[in-house]
Amino acid sequence: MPPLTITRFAPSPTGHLHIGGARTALFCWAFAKKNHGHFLLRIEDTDQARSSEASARGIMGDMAWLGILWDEGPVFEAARPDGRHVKAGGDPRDIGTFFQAQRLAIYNTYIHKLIEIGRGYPAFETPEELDAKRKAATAKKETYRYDRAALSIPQEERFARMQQADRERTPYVIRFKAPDDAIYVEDEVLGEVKYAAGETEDFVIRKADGFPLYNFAVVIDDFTMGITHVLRAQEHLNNTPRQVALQQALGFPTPKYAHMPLIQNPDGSKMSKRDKAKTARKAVKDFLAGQGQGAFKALSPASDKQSRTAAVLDALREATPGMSSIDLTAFIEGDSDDITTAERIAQRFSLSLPEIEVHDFRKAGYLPEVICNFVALLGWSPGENVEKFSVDFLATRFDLSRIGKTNAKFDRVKLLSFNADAMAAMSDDVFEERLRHWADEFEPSLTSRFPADRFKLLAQTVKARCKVFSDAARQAAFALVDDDTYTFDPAAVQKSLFNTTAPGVPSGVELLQAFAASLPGLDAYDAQSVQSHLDHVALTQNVQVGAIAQPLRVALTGGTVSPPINLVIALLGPASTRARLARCIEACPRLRP
RNA sequence: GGCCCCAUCGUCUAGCCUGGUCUAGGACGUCAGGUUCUCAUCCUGAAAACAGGGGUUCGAAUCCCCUUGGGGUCACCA
Repeated sequence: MPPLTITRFAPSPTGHLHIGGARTALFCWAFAKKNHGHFLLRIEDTDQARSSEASARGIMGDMAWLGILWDEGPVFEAARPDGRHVKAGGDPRDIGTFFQAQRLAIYNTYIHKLIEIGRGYPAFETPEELDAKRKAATAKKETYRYDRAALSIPQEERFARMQQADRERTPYVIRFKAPDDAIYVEDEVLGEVKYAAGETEDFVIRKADGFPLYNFAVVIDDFTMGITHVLRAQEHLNNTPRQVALQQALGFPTPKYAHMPLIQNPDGSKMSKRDKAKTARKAVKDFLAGQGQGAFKALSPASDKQSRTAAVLDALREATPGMSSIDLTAFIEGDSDDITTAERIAQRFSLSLPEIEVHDFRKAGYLPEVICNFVALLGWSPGENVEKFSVDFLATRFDLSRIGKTNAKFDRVKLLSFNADAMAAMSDDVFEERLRHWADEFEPSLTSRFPADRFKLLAQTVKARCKVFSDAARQAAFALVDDDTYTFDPAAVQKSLFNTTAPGVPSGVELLQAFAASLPGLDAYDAQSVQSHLDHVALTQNVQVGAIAQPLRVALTGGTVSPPINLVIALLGPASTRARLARCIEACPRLRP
């Protein structure tokens, strides 16, 4: 029997799950499923300063949300958007722990082994010394590689110093003595990649704080966890020779490697959460330069730069509590890329920041199955002109041979189109349920304003126009304000209410009055009944329904854009519809420009 | 800069391995029409690519080389 296929996804818990990480996890999962193996989740938390348990939980939550569940790894339970309760993780093969920070004893065993066989050695340079050497090399336009200074110390003395350092608890690192020959990496996607002798330096495998470094910990864990296939992004390709060298020194088998193309921004740059800061900063700067839009304009219509700057700074200070003006200035000037600041600014000025992490897409109201589908297309294709598929399809069809080699740019417009299609294909009931689920988490105003039966109507009203769930709040904005607080758009009023009409054709205002007068005849406020009523009124007024819809739209929502007017009326219900009509008709003379 | 990877419409890609069936297919976007009470949909149609140069071959998007371009990576991060 062939060994069980084991793939792994090994994030470091230093933030949210990146969209690229989601693709890696998805492919690892799909490959394991396809081969009836196990997908394992390992938490690489050896960087004590940056790792956090909250991040680990967040990453697992995002994976569960996407439907990428691990067979082995930390135990995790969650509710999925479709209402299913799911469980992931476990330790069927008795691995012990999936958190690297808890595996130090294992790493140390192999560190000692490497030292014994002469492939590991202590080095005593300080980070500052190394940094200076590196800088000096760069200044001379030379490539810096560790000069093996510690190796030139006589062996006796070297170990004596190490023991002394252990006793006195002075810091030192352990380095791996790289092989003298070329290293060949056999990659399932890229083929054979050769790294010439001497290219690989004696890299550090254990830090002064006693924690292992990435390349070493990975090799030990991949071996002790029985990983058979390593699927990861191409940015790791240059780590592979180091890992292979380590495996060879330790006598470990080398797993199959498959390096996937990178996912990039539309401009070809790396997709990074710093892009959020860049976007927020650009919006602020544009405004200060006099090209601002939207929410900024409302803030300070003044044309001189000084008062604009003052207004923006005031608003920013207010939006970012606890932040000093200096920090704020640093952010705007680009000296700081603090994401929280960017998000606060975005919220205050209704900017939309680029989605980078899975959580961003979640919040924006994308469907997890669409994210999986779309992301799978970045670097993989089933061929035969198929591009819409489920994760179950992936689990039966995914294969390494169809992974591409070229980097892919992340096209949000296409993603949006995919999501809109998927939402349109949902039944009304499913859409309602999932919108409710999303709103509970990200837009509670929707569920609090529209309890139970009315929420159904809300979902019905916005469904056709929702590309993502967050569109729902925008689409239903007219119903989220009180009857006497929305404002009438003067241009719309002029155009729809006081349009000049041919003799004998009623004006917008007259149609409004006629409709208002007819309301007692409308007994049920559902889409169907309202539509029939509208048809009826149009008939008696001898106009097309369109002629009456637009004045109604202006009267009931204040503007010219809204869901179909019958749905607007149904959602508003009898009281609001009457109140709003009355308000508009009463205000009409004054509204006339 | 050293090392490594890559190269088909604006974008994601099919085709490449196993040269001819490719006047290069699909999708998103764009443009032009049409449907619709606004918007969004929806329908029909169109424009749009083998980076350049050398080979090999009867024949190259497909194989080889060079150039150019893009990307990754060079930590006591992962």
